[in-house]
Amino acid sequence: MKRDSRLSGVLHVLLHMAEMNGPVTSETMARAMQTNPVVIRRIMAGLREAGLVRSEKGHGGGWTIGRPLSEITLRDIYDALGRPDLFAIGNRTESPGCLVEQAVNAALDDSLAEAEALLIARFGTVTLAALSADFHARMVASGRSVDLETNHAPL
Amino acid sequence: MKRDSRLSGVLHVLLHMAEMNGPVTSETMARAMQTNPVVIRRIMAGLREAGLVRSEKGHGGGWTIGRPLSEITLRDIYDALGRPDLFAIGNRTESPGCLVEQAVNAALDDSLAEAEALLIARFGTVTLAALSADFHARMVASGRSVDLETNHAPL
DNA sequence: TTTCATGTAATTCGATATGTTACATGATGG
DNA sequence: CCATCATGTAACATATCGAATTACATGAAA
Repeated sequence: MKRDSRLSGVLHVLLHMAEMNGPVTSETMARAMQTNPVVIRRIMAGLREAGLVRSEKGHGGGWTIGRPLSEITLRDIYDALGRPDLFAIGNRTESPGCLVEQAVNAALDDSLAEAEALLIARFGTVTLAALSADFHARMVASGRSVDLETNHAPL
Repeated sequence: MKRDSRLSGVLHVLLHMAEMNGPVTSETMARAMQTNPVVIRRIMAGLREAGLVRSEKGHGGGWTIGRPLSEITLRDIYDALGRPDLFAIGNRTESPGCLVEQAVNAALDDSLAEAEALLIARFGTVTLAALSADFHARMVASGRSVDLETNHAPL
């Protein structure tokens, strides 16, 4: 199964946006993430609808963060992405007639639901501000400067 | 992302085996599961190596469970399957040079590791005997009889 | 020695996350 | 105005991976 990396990707984008002054274009972000601008717009679309970011067209346009980093949690972002499936394992048949399979599904669903609740609750406790702080701590530790060029392809 | 249903599948197979007297062939199980015998053998291979089941070739051959149901947990089976990935979400890049992405990965990995530990611990508490008991309870509740034909395609 | 069953490699199929192309919409600046 | 820049999106291409299938080898029992 191929893993969904949109959450990871969007976090990366948002933290970079937080380091910039003005709006950042999809084009710029795509180059930094080594992907396609359309991919960026696609993963940002949900966030825009959720009010987490804003986008402007035309000259000087691009994306900006819509709220303080301390008021955006991983859970907000996960929700904005449409709550993608968390698990790579699942039931063979979702509504089986077989009672054996029903028992199996019930046991598995129980365990997965518990793990999912834990994970989502944990997402709710992690803010972008915390991630940003961790990033800055890593930067100090590494002695690097705050610019995209250092870590990504030149813009 | 397509979900890995081997755990679900193998549990289904094992509980059906538990209802049978003698060995069950891959052919029979495949028909009951509406899949291919090779798929059955493939998912059973790891369990055989782990000693959870035995297989016999030739006339009267097939698969049998190697230990009391009360001594096999979901965790044993999960391990025997080779501990497949549990999560459908993951990092965009596994060893990023970008410090932002490192911070993102660290946060995500932390949360996922915690959820994984919970899930695996929980798997360790669920035995096949418990699943079998649940199945029998469901059967009593539904008034059905114990045979594959009732719930699956006729053998 | 025929038949039945597992063991396994190799290949195909199908689903889906991601990447790409193409074009429409709207904002800004001359 | 209108040329340019940027987002918005649909449509299509590609890559990956779980599952299914095919083919054939091995070994046990009648």
